[in-house]
Formats: sequence, C-alpha cells, structure tokens
Amino acid sequence: MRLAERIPLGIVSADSRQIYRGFDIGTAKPTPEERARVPHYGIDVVSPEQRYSAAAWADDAQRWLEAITATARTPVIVGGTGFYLRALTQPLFEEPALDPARRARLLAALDALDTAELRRWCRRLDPARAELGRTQLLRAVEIVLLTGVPISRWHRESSRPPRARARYLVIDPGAALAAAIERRVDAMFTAGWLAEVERLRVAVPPDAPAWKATGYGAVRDWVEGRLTSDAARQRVIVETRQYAKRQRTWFRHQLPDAEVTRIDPRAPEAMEAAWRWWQRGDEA
RNA sequence: GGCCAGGUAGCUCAGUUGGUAGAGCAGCGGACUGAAAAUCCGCGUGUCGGCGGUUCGAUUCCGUCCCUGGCCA
Repeated sequence: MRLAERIPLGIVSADSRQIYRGFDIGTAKPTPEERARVPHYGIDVVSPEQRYSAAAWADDAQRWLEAITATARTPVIVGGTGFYLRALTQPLFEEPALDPARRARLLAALDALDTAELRRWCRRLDPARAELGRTQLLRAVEIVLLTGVPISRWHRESSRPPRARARYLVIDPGAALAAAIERRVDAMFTAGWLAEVERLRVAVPPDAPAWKATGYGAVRDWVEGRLTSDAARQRVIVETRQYAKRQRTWFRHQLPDAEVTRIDPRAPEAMEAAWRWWQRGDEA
C-alpha cells in the first residue's frame, strides 16, 4: 500500500482463502477503503463451497494482470500462497481432458481409503509420489488411473514454458512474528470475527472448502460451545503460527534464489530496501 | 497445625516390582506440479522438587525439609 502511494498499481492477491466470498475478517482481506484507493483482484472470486485450484488461479491471474496493464497501472502480486505464485510463473503440467463424472466417482472411491492404504496404491502406481501427503496421493493415483500415465511422467514430459517472469520481495519479521500474530488475531476478534462466523455457520455448509481457512474451525468450535473463548483464541494463534512456519519453509526453498529479496519490515531501512527492490525492474 | 494426594521434557501426564525414563500437545527442521491457510514426513538428556540415609547402584525404598491442591481443625 505504501508503494501504491507513489505509483499507480494494481494489486493481485495470491491467497487461497481471500478467494472466498464472505470469509473476510479471518482471512485479513484488504478493507473497502484500501480497495477503493487501489484496484484489487483475486478477492471474492468464488463462493465458499466451491473448490478452487492453483491452476484456476493462474489462469485468472493472467487475465487480471492483463487488465491491470491495460489501465496503465503496474501489477503487484501480493500474498502467501506460494504454490499459486509458482503455478503462474512455472505452469503446472498440461492435463489432458478428463471426463468429470468419471473423475468424481473415482475421487469419491479413493477418498474412502485411509491414508496408509492410499500410500500403498501410490507406491505401486507412481512410487515417485508415494511419500508425499494425502492430497498429493489422491491426485497421483487419480491421474494414473484416469490417464494411464503416472503424474511424475506427465511432469517430465508435459511441462509448459513460464508465462511470467517475476521478482520476489519476501517480508519476514523473524522472531517478532509470534507477537505480531497474537496482535493480529486479537484485532480480528475486535473487528467482529465471532459475529462473522455466526453468520457463515448458518449460510455455508460445514464441509465447504472455505472453512479450512486457518482459525475458522476453532472460532466455530467456540460458537458451538466446544471450546472456551480463551482456548479458541489460543488455538487460532497456534494454528496461525504453524501456518506461517510452513510459509517460511516454502519461501525459503521453493523460489528461485536469484530473484528473491528478503526484508524485515521492522528494520528502519525496510521501506528504502523495498523501494530499491521496486526500482530494479518493472515486473513483480 | 493434622491427615490425604501430588511434585518427572516448555505444558498435560505415563512409567521404572531399585540397573538414570516416554507419550500427546507445543516447538524446531523438511517435503510439496490442478484441495496449498491444504496434505504429509523427520527430530525427545530432562539436577525424575532439595538434602541426607540404605544399597555395588536410588528417579524408584527410608528419613527429613520445601512447594502445590484437597479435606479436617
């Protein structure tokens, strides 16, 4: 936002939860005022029960970037979903057309298996993917069974050229993060998060993907009497810390090092460093 | 003041019929190609409350002191 005061920008949110309409406070969406000052994209794009994906985001983001450039603004992508960023810069493999009904049936069947069983299947069908998480196992088994080709081979043989070049500014306050998280969580409660969840609870089915946003489960448990307010607050703080840790690991290892600048937002020269980073080029 | 129950990992606790101890949570590290705020994997030395005693050997048994909780005065 501070860069936006100096230059006409358009902001694209790379955030897998701000995508969802209605989940506002707990996902820390930009305020209406911020959105009035700078055009934002990638916020409120689907309803909470819809499943979105990195690939869908990459396609959408491409259009948003074009729209921003068309208005003579400079696009900046902001957000913590690293996988989305990578899906844009290094596109996912090209998936062949798959029959949606068959796919839904297969997925339902696979989902009934427990993770250990799923892993055994994957070891046989696509061993290269067999030590990953459940989500990845489901995907790997689904793709071999549907296409006859292991996903690891698709990756090798069906890669696509990068569609955008990017430089990255990683903002990490280091050890101060834990305290900052605690303050932010309290601010969310003050802003009426509880009331938001009470509303969503009646409007959105409990298995909707949007509910997986950090903290929403715990706040729900509070609303529905399974947790005390204090326990819920603690739970949200811990979950947020754990999420931030995963983000850190991701951004530490999965970005092209040469394109990454890291700053500590509390450092006195932080703004200046950000500005230097900005002036190094025009794509972000 | 008396009686009882406890004091073991950052937290909650298990355990050792005497051979110096282990779970969950937290924390730390890692993976990640269409669910990614998702989904997984790996990492456990801590005066076993203090001091004495018995013993080849005590966190474990005995004594004593300290602390916490409960009950009784």
